Amino acid sequence: MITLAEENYLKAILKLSKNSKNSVSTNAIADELETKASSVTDMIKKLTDKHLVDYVPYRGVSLSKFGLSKALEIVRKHRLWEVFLVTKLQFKWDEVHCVAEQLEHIKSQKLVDALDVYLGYPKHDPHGEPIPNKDGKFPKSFSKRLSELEKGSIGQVVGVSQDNQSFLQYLNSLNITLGTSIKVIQKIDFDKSLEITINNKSAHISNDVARNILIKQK
Amino acid sequence: MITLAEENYLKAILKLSKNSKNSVSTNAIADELETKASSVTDMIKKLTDKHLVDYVPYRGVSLSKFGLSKALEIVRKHRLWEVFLVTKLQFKWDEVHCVAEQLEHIKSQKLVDALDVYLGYPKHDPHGEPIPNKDGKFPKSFSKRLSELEKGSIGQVVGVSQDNQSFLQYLNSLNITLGTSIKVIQKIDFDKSLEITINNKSAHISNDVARNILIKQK
DNA sequence: TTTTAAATTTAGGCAAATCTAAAAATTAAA
DNA sequence: TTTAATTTTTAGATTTGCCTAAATTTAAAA
Repeated sequence: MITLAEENYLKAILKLSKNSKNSVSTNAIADELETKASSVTDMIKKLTDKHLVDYVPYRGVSLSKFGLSKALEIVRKHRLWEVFLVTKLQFKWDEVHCVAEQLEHIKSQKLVDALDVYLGYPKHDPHGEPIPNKDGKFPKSFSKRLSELEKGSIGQVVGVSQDNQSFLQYLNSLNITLGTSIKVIQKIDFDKSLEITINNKSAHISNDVARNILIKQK
Repeated sequence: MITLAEENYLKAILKLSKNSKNSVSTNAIADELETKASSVTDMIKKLTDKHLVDYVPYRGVSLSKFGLSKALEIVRKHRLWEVFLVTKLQFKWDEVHCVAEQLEHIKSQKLVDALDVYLGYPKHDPHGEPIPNKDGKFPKSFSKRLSELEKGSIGQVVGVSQDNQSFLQYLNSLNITLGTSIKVIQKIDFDKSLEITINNKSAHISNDVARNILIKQK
């Protein structure tokens, strides 16, 4: 049995290994989970004993094949529940995270499967993040980041690659939501910020923001 | 914050105080939760510190007003989730308990409210048990127990007052489910067992079983 | 009413998950 | 390449929730 705390560590390691590709440092995990490095070392040992991670002291950890599949199961559950909350219970996309954070730990294969069927096998969560299937495979994605669009081109928002509260609230304030059409008017060279129009209203957003908006072009 | 373990104790105390009305003994709680009396004593002290129960050493505990309202919230969540699982995810009524047992601990008022709306404010769970409303009030019930029916009378099954796996499976094997019409043919005096007919097929059930089947008469 | 049995509580411990402070290992800088 | 700074690990505590075994209290029986 994998405990709740262990599941959260697996998720954190998965998230961090996407950015850095290779193995993940103790401090990075401590930051991610807002805990102390010593606590992380303790837990890594437990995860190692359970063959969920590969660990070389002082060198960092990475998910084992088994650990990866467990982590992907949690991500799958998290994102399916987010879809449920938004499409069935009318939650706003920036309200779902903390509830899904709890629901993702419910243990019942039958429940996940039934939820998937009920929701119509969704491929993406309300933030546009892909939902891994039963086997941990991700759907192919055709989106690019808003920051990668050429000057003058137009696309629809299909997601975000960051889902913290304040970011999503900022997007709401700009009237950017799923499906919103955005045109790139100008790309500012020195800070990589963007002049854009959203429903014919112009706005200026930082690269930091543009980088986290996923766009699909016609 | 009420912990998961504490919530389970509150539930157990609520359940037991329904049978015995008055305060609940340490041993009864230990049996219900399959733990040891000493563990129960420990936990009761914590619940007392949090003003969730009233406790007189050696004399038993009862829920405080606050504890009762918390316990009813959990029951409400449990039963709403059961309705969700059966009506939306096509679970069988004898498969829902252990998943609902997990879901009932999800903390989000918004979630419970939205679920209630989504399910159409159900008054009873799939076992016929009443669902308390937001304020902890139960809907009025017009059902009686099968064991209370007169010889010769007929009624429809509207619920059960016990929901353990083996009981529900036994009912399934008798073809007794919600809505099933049952006629009392004979009441055996010495053991209070019943001769009944279910869809014109006769069966013999113990008082123990009959007592837990809820019936509504035309 | 005294003795015995049953129920309950206390005492002392354990595992999980966390913490602080100190020690050890690694990396970066002089 | 030695020293300094940073990262990581170890050692020792703490809290929660549970345990066993022993002591205490209450209830039942003789």
